[in-house]
Amino acid sequence: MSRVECQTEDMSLRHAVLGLLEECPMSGYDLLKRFEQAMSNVWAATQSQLYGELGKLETGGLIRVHAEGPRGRKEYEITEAGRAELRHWLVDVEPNRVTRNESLLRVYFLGAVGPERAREYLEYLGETGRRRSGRLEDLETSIDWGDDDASVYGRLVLEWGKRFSAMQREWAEWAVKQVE
Amino acid sequence: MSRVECQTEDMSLRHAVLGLLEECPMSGYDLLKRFEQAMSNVWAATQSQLYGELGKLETGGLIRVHAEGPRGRKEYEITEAGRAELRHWLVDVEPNRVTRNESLLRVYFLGAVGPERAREYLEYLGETGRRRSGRLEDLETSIDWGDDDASVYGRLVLEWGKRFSAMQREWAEWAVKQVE
DNA sequence: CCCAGACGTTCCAACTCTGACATGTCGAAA
DNA sequence: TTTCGACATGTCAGAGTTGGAACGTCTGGG
Repeated sequence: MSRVECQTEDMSLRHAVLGLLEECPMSGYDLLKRFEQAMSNVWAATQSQLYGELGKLETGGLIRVHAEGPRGRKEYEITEAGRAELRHWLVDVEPNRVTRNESLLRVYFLGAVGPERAREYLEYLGETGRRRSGRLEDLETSIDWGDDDASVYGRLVLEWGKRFSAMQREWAEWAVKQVE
Repeated sequence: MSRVECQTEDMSLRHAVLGLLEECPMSGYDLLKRFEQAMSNVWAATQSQLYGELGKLETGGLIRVHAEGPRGRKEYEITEAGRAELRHWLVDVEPNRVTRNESLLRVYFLGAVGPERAREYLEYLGETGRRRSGRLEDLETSIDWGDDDASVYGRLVLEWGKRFSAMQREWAEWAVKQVE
């Protein structure tokens, strides 16, 4: 069996882990930091979810323990089966994730709280966009970019985030004017 | 007890339902159609989730059956407690929903499949943006907009979607060039 | 020497969400 | 009159997700 059976065809977290391990071997702790930093703008994962997934992936033979370190540290590496599963997901499984945007959901119902509150909220969204822009710029300078694939595609993702933030800020400014 | 206890402070679906019922009384079936149409760009919900939530909301006293129709149809209306909960959520609870973007997650790992596949995928994302733009424009013309709150804020949400789609399309075109 | 803080893993209960299956009614057209 | 499609709701197992508690180890500064 070259890959773990998956009923839902979803499980993006699993593939996020495989993708990161494809880059280089890491422990759960290292992965967690990656999810909190660069990945936080794209896919969130908690510690309990992560360690659980690592266990399942190891059982399924998609990753294996590559080295052990102090404090029970276990460094995982991706296996050939894991690489196959990652490529399968990237190529054959079409993106499916349903849209869910709580911030925007609230905008729908702003009528329930009156124009002043609505305006406040829209300004808050604009501010959120600005702050996000700032964080992404900090992130950009803090990473030392190379010519490897991870850098090339990482830059694409970062650029997406910057454009998204800018869009949100501009939209919020426009929206405030509409409400007035 | 003026509102249902909520441990997670999340439960956006609950508030989406309250928000729609604040506009006007509806049955589960009606709500489902709303979620499939206009709301689909903002918050997804399945039928089972929806009927389950309606049951919980009724038990909690946030909504009540307003009228019954043929085929067991139950039209719900929001109660005063429900309105209070909706306003509480809009004003006091800060948006918390974690970011999760499967499409973008894939971009991170495109190095694993080679530049041709990567290019294909980025072009697919651009196409997705274009299609989404088209659907939103269809939606815009199919709705008869008024001067009520629902129309005003609905337009804001629609505009967000249009800007988002345009951004995604432009980014994808740029990204394809970067990969080459 | 001690201890705070970073490192590092494991487990759990409760909740959300998905994708079915199940059940039945009404209206209109063939 | 039958039958089909829209209307309408209810329930369930299984997977994903959250937030926290619990536990132990190493390192450096006071």
